[in-house]
Amino acid sequence: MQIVSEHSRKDIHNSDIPFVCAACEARHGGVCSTLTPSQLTELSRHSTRRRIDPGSEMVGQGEATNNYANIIRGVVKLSKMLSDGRQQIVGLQFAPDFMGRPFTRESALSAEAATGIDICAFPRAVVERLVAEAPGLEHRLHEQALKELDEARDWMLTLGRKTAQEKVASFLYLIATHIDPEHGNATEFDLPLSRADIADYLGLTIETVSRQITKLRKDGVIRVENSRRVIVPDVGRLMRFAGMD
Amino acid sequence: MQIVSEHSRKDIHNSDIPFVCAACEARHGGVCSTLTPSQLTELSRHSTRRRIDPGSEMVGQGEATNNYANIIRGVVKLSKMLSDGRQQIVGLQFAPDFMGRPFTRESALSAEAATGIDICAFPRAVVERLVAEAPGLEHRLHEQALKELDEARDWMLTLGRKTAQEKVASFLYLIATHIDPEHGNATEFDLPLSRADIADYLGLTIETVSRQITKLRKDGVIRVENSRRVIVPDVGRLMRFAGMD
DNA sequence: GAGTATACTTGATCAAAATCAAAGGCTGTC
DNA sequence: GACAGCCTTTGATTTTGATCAAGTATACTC
Repeated sequence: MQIVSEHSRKDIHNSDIPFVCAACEARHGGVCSTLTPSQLTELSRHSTRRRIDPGSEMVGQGEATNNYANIIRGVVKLSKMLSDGRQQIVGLQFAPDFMGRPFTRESALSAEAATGIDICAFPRAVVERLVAEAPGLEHRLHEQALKELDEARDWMLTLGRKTAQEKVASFLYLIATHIDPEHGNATEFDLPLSRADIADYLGLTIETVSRQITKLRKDGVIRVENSRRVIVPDVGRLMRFAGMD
Repeated sequence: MQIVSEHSRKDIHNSDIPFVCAACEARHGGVCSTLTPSQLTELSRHSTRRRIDPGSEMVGQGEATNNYANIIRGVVKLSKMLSDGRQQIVGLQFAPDFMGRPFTRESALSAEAATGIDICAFPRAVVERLVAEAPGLEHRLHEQALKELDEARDWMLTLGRKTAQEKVASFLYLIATHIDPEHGNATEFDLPLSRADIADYLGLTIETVSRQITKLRKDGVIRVENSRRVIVPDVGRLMRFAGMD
């Protein structure tokens, strides 16, 4: 079914596209969209598909980064830690985001699979060579960096100035608007993060997160099927609870 | 003295450089450093030097952005506001940083002069034309975006997980390491922000900021000459109070 | 199906920072 | 030099969210 929809696209001849890329969800939204078929072939020759289990660490804070990757499926959390163990999640990446910090050898943060994920990983050297010869690729990476910067700054407002209630509502709103890129805002979804992760993303404790979810449920802003599954009857109302209007 | 030091540089012939650029502090660290003399001439023909008073707004949240700028002198604060007036400063920009969010018409944040500042402003259209013809310029802007992203994520850890004490110490450390790009870490400096601004940067109230500064003074971590001037006898000790080790 | 982790929720108490309130200090003007 | 206006500090009290402590639910193992 993916293949069929590919064939309807006019911009690129499918016969030139590497087989693994043809069915790839990330090829249009992701960084690969700017590459010519021959560049795509070059990249795919060195790329490796990988499935990663929830909770497993992909890169550690301070480790060397030898790979870039496109997220094909799932959610990745980026986090930072203080020496005493306090942790803050500084970003979530959803498919089909690009992962990796260009132009630096060492990661300033740790990346961990929040859910089960599929990635398409590329060696650093190949990406850097393609960047040098394809200016469109650097532009695409630049756009991704700016998007992440905007998101980080939005979240700073949440972290610094919102109440616990508004923080939790903001998180639920973020998930509702990002979890399912196909359809617009999902009104029903599975949370990709545990309560502990949500707490680390919001600068709260698990107890406070739990209490605020309960409160939102009692106020009728959300329904909770089980601890992971959430239903939002009125997204506008959730937004107002998130302090966004 | 600036002119003399220019003459010692070998990479570019000064005779080709526009007069206003030759004495410009921002030309080496700033975005202009990647331009050829002729591109620099082109840019400088459309650039305007401006002096802006402390506290005056340069771009408002949601306003159209028609200019980019290099900060020649001073500190600019970038902030976001909730509809009820709560405010969060999401970034500080020091000379010779580049200002402006490429590839978007409307600003998602407001920029205000924290101190008196001098800028060199360029119309959006000129920068975009140069970006298209000089790939080095986009690379430079990309690097600046990545730097700001790293800084934003560092600050998210501060906002989400540090105590008031650590937040204030982190702020003082940030200023000590950024205010004077010439020398390394300044051990004595004027705060570029009022207590109200510091509070908005740290997600605290002015009273809490004031109390924590008093406490750091009583603990001998800093000396305070007047409300703006701060002396740091031991930067390492300040770092430890900031939770960085 | 009992037993055991693990994740989540709920309750009671505590502490850090916010809020409310007042008093200094510094700058500028007349 | 007195007064006004703003910024900053300090004090008293309250509130929010953290911490401490059970208890419940869910999934996984044997």
